[in-house]
Amino acid sequence: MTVRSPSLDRVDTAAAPALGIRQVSEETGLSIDTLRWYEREGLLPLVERSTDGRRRYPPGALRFIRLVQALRRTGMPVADVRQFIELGGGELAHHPERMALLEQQCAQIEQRLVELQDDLAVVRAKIETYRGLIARGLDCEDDLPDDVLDRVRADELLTGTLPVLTSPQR
Amino acid sequence: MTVRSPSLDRVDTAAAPALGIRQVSEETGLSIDTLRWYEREGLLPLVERSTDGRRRYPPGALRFIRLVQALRRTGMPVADVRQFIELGGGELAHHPERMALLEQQCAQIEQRLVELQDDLAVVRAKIETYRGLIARGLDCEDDLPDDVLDRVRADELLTGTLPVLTSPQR
DNA sequence: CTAGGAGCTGGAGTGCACTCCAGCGCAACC
DNA sequence: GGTTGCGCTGGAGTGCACTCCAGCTCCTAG
Repeated sequence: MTVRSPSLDRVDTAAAPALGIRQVSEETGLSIDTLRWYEREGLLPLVERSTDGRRRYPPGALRFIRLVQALRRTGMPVADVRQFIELGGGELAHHPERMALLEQQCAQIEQRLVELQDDLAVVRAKIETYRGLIARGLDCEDDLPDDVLDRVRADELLTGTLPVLTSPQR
Repeated sequence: MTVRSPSLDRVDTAAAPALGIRQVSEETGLSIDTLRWYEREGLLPLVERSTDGRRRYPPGALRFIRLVQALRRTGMPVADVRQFIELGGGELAHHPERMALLEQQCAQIEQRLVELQDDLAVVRAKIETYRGLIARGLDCEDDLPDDVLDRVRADELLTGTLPVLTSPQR
């Protein structure tokens, strides 16, 4: 749409679009209600108003929303996002503090990533178990003793052979 | 505590521990209340009772709880976990259906992993932005035009030099 | 035999993050 | 100049996943 000549070095801010709430909602996937609610909650400081009182979102606001979304999606509570934002409204003095908060969040995300991968492994293992049970026509393994269960998994995964298992009791 | 001789091949189920609710809570990190609530909600079908009515968790129940935890942590709602469990109570005929559900969940987890990594990148980028701003003593970039902002990031990351930027207006 | 502690039940309460709604204003179109 | 559409506000409502609680039972130790 708006093609900006690369020769422009001194940029006029007015050239930037400044979207309405509906567009922002579509762009970000946040509902209109959520956008309004975030603003009331102090999560979106850069939103402006047009003459008739409607919200306008300049590009900086949109960028900020993306950050807020990243923080929210990665598990930071709304209250903590607000706290991050309230740190001195963008003054240089608070940058290190803000950075520290973000780095803390990074650590949490990394932890979450590991956990997710572990959980994925658990679910995949269960799928393999079902595959093994189906292959040899067993019902459910949940009440089989550990060692038999282990063999169901190990055999299937390692050897590919299907030894006949006698289900112990029941 | 309970040492099991490795010579035992035919395992008697009685030899397995069967924990009390407190131990399970400590093992899994789920609160006692949550364990009881999950059971009421039908998420824990393998829990037994001792003569005096207290819950006993045989090893199979504990394994099952781990699966439920994996599903819950990866975003499956309680209602969906129940649905998964209610599929014919462990009969062979429903294994393919259960597998399909788990495979669907796997796909969701993978998607979530990608999203998390993206969000991590967003937060890391913001940290880099702060680093750049601090290095050249600027306040907040949120109302700078796009291209200046881009330069703040790109300069810092690619060249390591710090060109003097004139903050346009404000 | 009594006191303390753990566990049980059904039901009420909580916290979070939205989501919905009534009633209003502005602006454009017919 | 009405009506249609979009947006605004403050406040109430919702859904989910727990979490707490009162009042009970059972077992064990003293």
